[in-house]
Amino acid sequence: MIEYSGQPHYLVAVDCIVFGFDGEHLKVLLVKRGLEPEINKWSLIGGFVGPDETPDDAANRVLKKNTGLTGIYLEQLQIYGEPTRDPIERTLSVGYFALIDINKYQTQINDDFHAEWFLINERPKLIFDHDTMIADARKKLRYKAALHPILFEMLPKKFTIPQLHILFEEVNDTKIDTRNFSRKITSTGLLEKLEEKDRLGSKKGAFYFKLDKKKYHANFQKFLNLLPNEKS
Amino acid sequence: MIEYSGQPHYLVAVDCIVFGFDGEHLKVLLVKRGLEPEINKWSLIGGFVGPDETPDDAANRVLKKNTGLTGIYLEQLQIYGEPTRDPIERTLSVGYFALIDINKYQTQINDDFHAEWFLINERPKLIFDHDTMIADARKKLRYKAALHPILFEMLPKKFTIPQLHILFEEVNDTKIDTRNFSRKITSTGLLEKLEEKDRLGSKKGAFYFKLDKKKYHANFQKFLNLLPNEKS
DNA sequence: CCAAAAGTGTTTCATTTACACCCATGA
DNA sequence: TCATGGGTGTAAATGAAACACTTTTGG
Repeated sequence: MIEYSGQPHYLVAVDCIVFGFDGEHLKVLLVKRGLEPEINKWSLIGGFVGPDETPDDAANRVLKKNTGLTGIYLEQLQIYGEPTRDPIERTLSVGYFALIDINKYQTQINDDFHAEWFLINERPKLIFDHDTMIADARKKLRYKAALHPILFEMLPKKFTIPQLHILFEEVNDTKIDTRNFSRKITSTGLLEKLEEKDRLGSKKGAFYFKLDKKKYHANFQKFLNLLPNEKS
Repeated sequence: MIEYSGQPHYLVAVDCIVFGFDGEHLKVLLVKRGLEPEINKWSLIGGFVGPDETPDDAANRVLKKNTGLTGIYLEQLQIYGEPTRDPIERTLSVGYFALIDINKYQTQINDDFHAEWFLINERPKLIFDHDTMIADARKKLRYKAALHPILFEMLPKKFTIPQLHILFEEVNDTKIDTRNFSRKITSTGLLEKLEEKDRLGSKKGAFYFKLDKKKYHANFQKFLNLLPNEKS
């Protein structure tokens, strides 16, 4: 029988950076690690890739297990392969970032799986290279969000432009003119204005919008220009 | 001793899609596979990840071995992890795409390592999922080339705007107005005009330019708009 | 002198920015 | 009525696209 004799074998894992938005701040979902080493320390949601699944499958599986959610927006970040990144045994990890609506399944998340949301800038120190992963994920989130309408994935079905505006500012850590922002967003043609207004945020109230899913998916690869251009 | 008992271990490989440009067409570098299975079939340049190297290290190593070149532009594409993608044994492969100046080391490539350049659209059928990898790499190359000046990596130190123009058309499989193109490229401020002209391509001759490396690296993350916008 | 490619000029149109100002409403 | 955020109007600046036209030079 043919074999790749003598080649080394490694463990392969996935780790997911799960982003959420509470209406004010960007958050990340962390879990208390359940196995040695570093048991009970905070870490990203992850797990080993099983024999009959792809890394994508594994990421979806661990996400479902830890959040109860399926069909989450999930994107491969990169592979993390430093030989000594896991002190016990060489493990390569495929990093993913996921965007979810934090309101949607908050109960399940916290009660069933001992996961917890942290403000992105006030999180505990994480195991291994997970802090690097989060930094990389934030960078990629910014990059993609400037060109593609992915941030909608973090909002509820009904949302207002001011909510979206705060989210954009939060992700990009910058101030954006509200007036131009609302025009830019609506001019993408991806939003459907609803009758209803949100009256909690202000006296005047802000109209709710929902995503036009068809146009969203059809235009996903197009380059949008969702951020103000830097002046040099 | 602590261990991740019972978790499966896999082989981990890298595969590189190496792009080059011969002045007219986009090409890809392939090698005749030297081990079973599928020995002597054409495949991407690849190899297993060694115990003391990261996947990035491994990619650079196999590139050096097969091209003689170091310092090649290299970017991680994604992981390929279908359980049965390698019929002998489960192997996950990290895909990379590389951009090189085809003129630079053509001799070494062909004589020392039995690698060969193929027109991207007239290549032999490749082993495993390597055709999928090439398709993905082309897509990503287009995406990045529309926003960042990476195509310069495929040209010699001195190049003309018409050469660059052909390369852009080739990569994007589209016609681009030469007049607007040259203005767009020069307006990035990344090019330095040289005294010398290339007189081979035309009677009038086209000025050579070279990259301003400092500005190139400083502006690499900025979003440029290097392609004409589609009209809808 | 002519053909052919390089590259500049110019007009038109679209997008982006900056910011004045109006709107709606709860307290 | 007034403070507060939501949202529209608008003018100026910038950028992109279309395309006429000039330049250069080998044959």
